[in-house]
Amino acid sequence: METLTIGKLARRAGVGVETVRFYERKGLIPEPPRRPSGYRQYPLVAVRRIQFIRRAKELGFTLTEVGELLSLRVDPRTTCADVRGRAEAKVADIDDKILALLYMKSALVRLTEACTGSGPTSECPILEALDAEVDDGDR
Amino acid sequence: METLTIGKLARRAGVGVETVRFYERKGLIPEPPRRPSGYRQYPLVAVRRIQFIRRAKELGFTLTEVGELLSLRVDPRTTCADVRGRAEAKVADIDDKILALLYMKSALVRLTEACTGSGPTSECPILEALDAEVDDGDR
DNA sequence: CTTGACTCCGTAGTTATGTACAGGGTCTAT
DNA sequence: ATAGACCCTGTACATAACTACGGAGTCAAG
Repeated sequence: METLTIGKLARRAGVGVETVRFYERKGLIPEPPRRPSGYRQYPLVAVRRIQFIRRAKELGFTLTEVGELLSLRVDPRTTCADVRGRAEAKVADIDDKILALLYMKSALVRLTEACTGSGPTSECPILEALDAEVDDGDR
Repeated sequence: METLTIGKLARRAGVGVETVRFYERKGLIPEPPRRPSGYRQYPLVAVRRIQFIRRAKELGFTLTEVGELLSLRVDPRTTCADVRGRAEAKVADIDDKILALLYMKSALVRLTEACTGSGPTSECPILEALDAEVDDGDR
């Protein structure tokens, strides 16, 4: 079966060599077999694994969360229901993130709509609105 | 007029004392007057300033960007349109994130729907599909 | 006046995510 | 068989945004 050196893997996956080793240290990709010289020998699927990590990261998952996502299939003792539960929890996480982002967006949109886009800063409603909206009546 | 020690300011604004000093070092809040002892003496409006920072951070601005926003209001040459432009760029960023999350969610939801929730891991469709599902959208 | 909470400054540590050497060994094409 | 590209480990540095600590001075209540 075809194998890749770390450099080829990194190029194919679109990351740096150091990043691959970093992910390995973090346990996000399994330690590959080595050649007698010590060179890492990666299977082709390692490319997909790294692309998965990249993509999840772009979506706002931390590497720790990516690790959880990946652990869905790493742990041999988990049942299918466990796996499903994890996936569903991730969906709930995603929903939370989307809600938070929608909230941020609506706040920003409201502020930009209040701004005419002209005039000096001192009359800009964005800063004043951000300022004023912060009153959560301390305690 | 009433003034606050750094501790009271921090409590009212919902941050730590060290964070207040950190923001001061970063130039996000002005250096307050001092008592003869050297204690910082904050005016009440400092609470709002910190809450402004917190809020802008929640809205997706980095501290550097918050600093820029704050400086915009002082510089007489900047216009409302500058600030508005920044906020609109942030809205676009947020939209991108939301779309990406929706994509990720739909992929995960499809997987969980294919999984009956029973049976061993070896037969779980999620585990088989995760790799292929998640990385074929490449972008 | 004593005590305990608070403040000062400066420096160093933390988490998250990488990046960049340094000082070696290895592989491959010519 | 040698040059040049690659790989190894380990450590250090980078950036954001804090957070903690040490040692000393200050304040307010009793």
